[in-house]
Amino acid sequence: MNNDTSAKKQPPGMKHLHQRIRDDIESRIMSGQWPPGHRVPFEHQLMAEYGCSRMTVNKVLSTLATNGLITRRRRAGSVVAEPSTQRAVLEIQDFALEAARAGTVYRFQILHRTIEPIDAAAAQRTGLPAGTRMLSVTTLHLMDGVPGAYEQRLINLDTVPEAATEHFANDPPGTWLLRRVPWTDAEHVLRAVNADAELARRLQMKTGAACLVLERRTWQAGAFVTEARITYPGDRHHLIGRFSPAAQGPAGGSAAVSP
Amino acid sequence: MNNDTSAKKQPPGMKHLHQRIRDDIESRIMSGQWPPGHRVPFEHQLMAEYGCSRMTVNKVLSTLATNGLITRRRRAGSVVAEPSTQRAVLEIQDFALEAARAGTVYRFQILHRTIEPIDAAAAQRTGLPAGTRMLSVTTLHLMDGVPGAYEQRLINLDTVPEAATEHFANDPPGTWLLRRVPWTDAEHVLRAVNADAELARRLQMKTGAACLVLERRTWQAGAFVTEARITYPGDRHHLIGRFSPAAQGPAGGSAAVSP
DNA sequence: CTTCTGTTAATGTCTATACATAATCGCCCC
DNA sequence: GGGGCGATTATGTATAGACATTAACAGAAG
Repeated sequence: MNNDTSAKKQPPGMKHLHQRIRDDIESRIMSGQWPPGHRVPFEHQLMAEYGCSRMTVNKVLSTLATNGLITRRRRAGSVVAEPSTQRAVLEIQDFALEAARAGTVYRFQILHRTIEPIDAAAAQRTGLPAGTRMLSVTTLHLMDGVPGAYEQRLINLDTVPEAATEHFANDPPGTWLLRRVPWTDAEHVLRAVNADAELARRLQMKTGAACLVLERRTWQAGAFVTEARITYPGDRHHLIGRFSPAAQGPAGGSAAVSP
Repeated sequence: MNNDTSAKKQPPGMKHLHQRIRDDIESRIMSGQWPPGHRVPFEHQLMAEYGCSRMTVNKVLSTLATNGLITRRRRAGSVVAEPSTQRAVLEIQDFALEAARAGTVYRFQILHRTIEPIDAAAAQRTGLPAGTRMLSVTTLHLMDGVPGAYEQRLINLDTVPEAATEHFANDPPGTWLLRRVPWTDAEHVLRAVNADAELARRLQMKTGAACLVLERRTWQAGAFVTEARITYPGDRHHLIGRFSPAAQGPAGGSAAVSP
């Protein structure tokens, strides 16, 4: 235990206590000094070492555990986790925000807008019953007048009935939905495809050119909300993600869609 | 308020108290009942409502804040966060693990292995000084004998000197590195490219076919470790990610590379 | 009306303690 | 030796209180 119980009141030039403990443990793990499988000191050892209460070290170790750096088991204690998988966090931003950050002028065109029953293939992908009425919108996104993405979107009118009368004059469908409809689950699929004639014409590229396709389907408490298939020209856009296993943020990293 | 202050000792048929509070708040946010910008009750209101201590509600709200569902500010209280960006968490798995899960036989071939000074383009990408000695390895990954990925990797021998004598007889370079060298930062770039003649031959596809390219660069406390460029046939592989904003896991979701 | 300042309310961190839970360890008995 | 069983131990959850920090707010001074 600490030599003075009043030591808690003075953070002389440093951050917070739990942060200092966190940094110490993290640096030992990430430097390789504590390899995977290595025993992390018990909570009572750490509270003796840092002269603090168990709640403080418990919070630190719990955070490290939810971040995947250590594995905790009752009675057995904590060990440094195996780095089983690598994670990339892609943050798909709003087109307008992305353009503003890049210093370009954003514009969009609604190419197509219909309300019709879901087709068989989409019903299969989304799990919706045949005959469900969907709003189908095709949007072209332009950065400084140059096509940057081609978006084909289906919106479930059972979940979002107010979309039936929306014509997306001010905001593109993705932004409009994001601001209006919460979602609880999302599924993303990333693929590479060769542009067909229609895509090539819309995105001003040669037929057969490689395109990056991002499909996103979102649900809200089990109810399907929307499916978006966004096609980026392979030569003009790519997705960038950064990740740090020790980051304390919501997803452990940040990322952005970049030209 | 609770009808009985001694209720804390009896979780009759439910989970834990903090989890119940969490679920309540999360469902109100994600159902849209509390839209972005809506005020979340103050901590003392919640402790009155649930008949618990402030530490308990504080932990709940802090967790929701780090997960990005709410924004907290001193004196002003907490509000439901704006859903500014959508996140996709891609979990890039070990090839062998992925194959085992898919029920296929995994095999790999080292096509090329040299040690040479870094070239100008790679020096620019990685920020390494010209002349740094790098191990360059090209690997073909096969699932049931079919090429599934083509990997070009550079390993910094200053950071990983033991790689100089490694010939990857048992494990492919990615797996070998992951088990041996910790990393603290990673950067990912996803692109779509048309296969050139060499790639098409290796991956048994037509020249010009679209390929998904994942580039990953990793650092360890500022020191560059490795760069991997993994090319997947666009028609055979895609990346799948799932994400739930309320998930409590390390990155708020899970994902996998799938055929 | 503006700016400065002191109050105050809400969150952030930490302590000391208590009991619950789970799993390992060692012991006993067969 | 092996199998069951209780004791031990580390973590998981929760409490009640304390002080620090910050920023919104109101009132005073110019």
